Amino acid sequence: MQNKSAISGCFLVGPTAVGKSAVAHCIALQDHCNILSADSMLIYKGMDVGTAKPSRAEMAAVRYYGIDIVPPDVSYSVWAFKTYAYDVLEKIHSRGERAIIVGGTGLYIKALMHGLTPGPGVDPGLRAKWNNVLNTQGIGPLQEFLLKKDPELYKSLSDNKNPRRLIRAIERVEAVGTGVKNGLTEEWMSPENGPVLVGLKCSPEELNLRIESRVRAMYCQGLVEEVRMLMEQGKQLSVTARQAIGYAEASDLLNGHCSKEEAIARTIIRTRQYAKRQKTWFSRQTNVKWIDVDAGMNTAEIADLVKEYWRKYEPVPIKK
RNA sequence: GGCGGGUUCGCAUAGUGGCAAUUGCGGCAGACUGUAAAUCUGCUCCCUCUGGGUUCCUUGGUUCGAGUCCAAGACCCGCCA
Repeated sequence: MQNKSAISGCFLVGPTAVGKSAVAHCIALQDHCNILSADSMLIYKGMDVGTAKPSRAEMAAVRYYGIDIVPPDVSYSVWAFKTYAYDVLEKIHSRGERAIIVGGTGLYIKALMHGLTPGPGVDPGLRAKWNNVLNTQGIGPLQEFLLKKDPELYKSLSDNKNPRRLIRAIERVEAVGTGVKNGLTEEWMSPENGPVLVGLKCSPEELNLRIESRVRAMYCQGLVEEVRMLMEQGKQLSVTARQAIGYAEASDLLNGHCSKEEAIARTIIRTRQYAKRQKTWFSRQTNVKWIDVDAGMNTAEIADLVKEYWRKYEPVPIKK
């Protein structure tokens, strides 16, 4: 039996398109590390170009985890990720090896750092029912229902105008009854006192340029063909997989609903907005030491800096 | 050259004579424990900001009052030449 508290990892975080993956790969090669991706879209098989998945050559050179773990018609969740990731890290640890955890999905990262409060899983019937209520009658009935059923929980919601959260809260109440708190419990650490993550960042102008050229590159690398293939497989993308930026836009293009330039423009905008949210999340929810990669540093130089920071701060403990 | 349509706060749109002016997008900031590349919130003309100042192509007019009505001009778009 492993000593669970001993499991830890080196984190590399940051907004999309700053170059996290390349740096992580570089370090993994140098130091023979495993890479665990903490990215909610890299988990889907067959969604490669649009998610900027590591290449086959890269995946042959370094042991990657968290990639291609479910087919794209299956829905996924933080809980599933946390469970999977903990197993992976335990395995790596038992081999006496190190893991680099790279990713932009803040919630996944946080789930590894803080654990997740156990709770009921997704109840598709319940979600369908309440989504239907939402679509026909608006958000009012959801708020009223929860307020009546569990006023404490309703008040504890940081955002009671968010249908997604309301439905999740209702789902919880229906499954385990009242009195269950939403959000973090005992083990919560404030971001300032929490463990240090290393992050890559750059100026908004530079990031916008990188995003734009990245999206254009995806179109050159065959994003549209990839989406066509996914469509031709007959199975629909799962609720979670179809949220991937770029895929809805490319399928609009395939269906003749927009031009290629429109699809590209829309994809760039959505990616930019996503990067902004990531920036907000990491700076507010976690304690990040940022490395500014603006000034034309190459991957190896950035890798050295990242490793220096990892040495300087303690590795981040992983919570079960 | 003739006839018609249009010009509104970055873009697109709404606007019965009482409007700092609708909505969408974008932008900025923020929230966040089972859909998170999602979802949601606030702000988005200017200022010395529980108030004040300038706005709706331009100029002039009607009116207590004009983005809204009238006249002329500028530019754009259709159709006929």
